[in-house]
Amino acid sequence: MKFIPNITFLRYFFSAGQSKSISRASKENFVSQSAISQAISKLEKTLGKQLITHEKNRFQLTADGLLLLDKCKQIFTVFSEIEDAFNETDSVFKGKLSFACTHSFALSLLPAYLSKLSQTWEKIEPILRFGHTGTIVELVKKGDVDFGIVLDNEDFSLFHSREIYRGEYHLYTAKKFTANAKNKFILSEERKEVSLLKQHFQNNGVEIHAYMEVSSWEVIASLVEQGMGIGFLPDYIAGKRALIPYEYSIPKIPYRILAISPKNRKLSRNAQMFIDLIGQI
DNA sequence: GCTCGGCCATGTCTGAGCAG
DNA sequence: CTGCTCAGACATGGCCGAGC
Repeated sequence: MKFIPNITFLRYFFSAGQSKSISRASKENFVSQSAISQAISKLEKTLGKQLITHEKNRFQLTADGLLLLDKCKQIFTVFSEIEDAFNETDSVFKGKLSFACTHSFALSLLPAYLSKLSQTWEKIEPILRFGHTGTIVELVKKGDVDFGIVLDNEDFSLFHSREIYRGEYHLYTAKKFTANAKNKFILSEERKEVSLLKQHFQNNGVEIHAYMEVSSWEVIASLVEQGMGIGFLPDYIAGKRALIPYEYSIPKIPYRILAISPKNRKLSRNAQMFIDLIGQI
């Protein structure tokens, strides 16, 4: 074989390419920026290809750099599979576990799951990414995370999915309901569950309008706690907050929280373990 | 309100030198 | 010899005050 790669250099390049910064790569790998820069230069020399544009104060991959980044992703996936295989024979779980979820999930349900994880397998190193559903889907597609945690309000048939939690949407008010909150509905953007709610009111001859449209359930819950209105939320958000169900009964509007991963990629052993663990709680 | 220039923080590259 | 740190140079962008 003509090209014998230095695996440390590839690791540095991969790290810089993923984080789009030599500085961040240096912090991730506990070496200086210079070491990362030199490693990339040596890779370029070995390959005879320019991998980054070498502009001052700007990290940018060339077409060859992007190609190598993709190949590195495959290489390091194989490495983690090898690590998985050895850990499996040792009957232990350790190393990285990366996943993406929404802020609302991270603030509501995730702490209990992570607590259980750290108690059970203390050598697991979770890497968390946050964002809206679209961001999570992109991270999962690109292989930047092992799996994503999403609400089932979109079509995820292109992914392998597993239900990890289920609940219902409800209307909530503050424990101390104020007259100020009456008929002031605080809703998220027009999605399936919001349409169903509006449809129900319409069927009963009541037309409701969002007093306020807020694209974050956490923010809706906080506003409702302040007595600013009636919020429509999944029950896991209301959980530990000073909220009570609104007196007006609505039909069941269920939801499911799913762990999604690409169909063409085997879920890492750590990810499989964590999803199983969530299912047990 | 807008522009300009100075200052500072941040990020990258290069070369010298050191340790294993 | 290889891979690292350190120091210095340089580019860029944000902030802020002065001047118009």
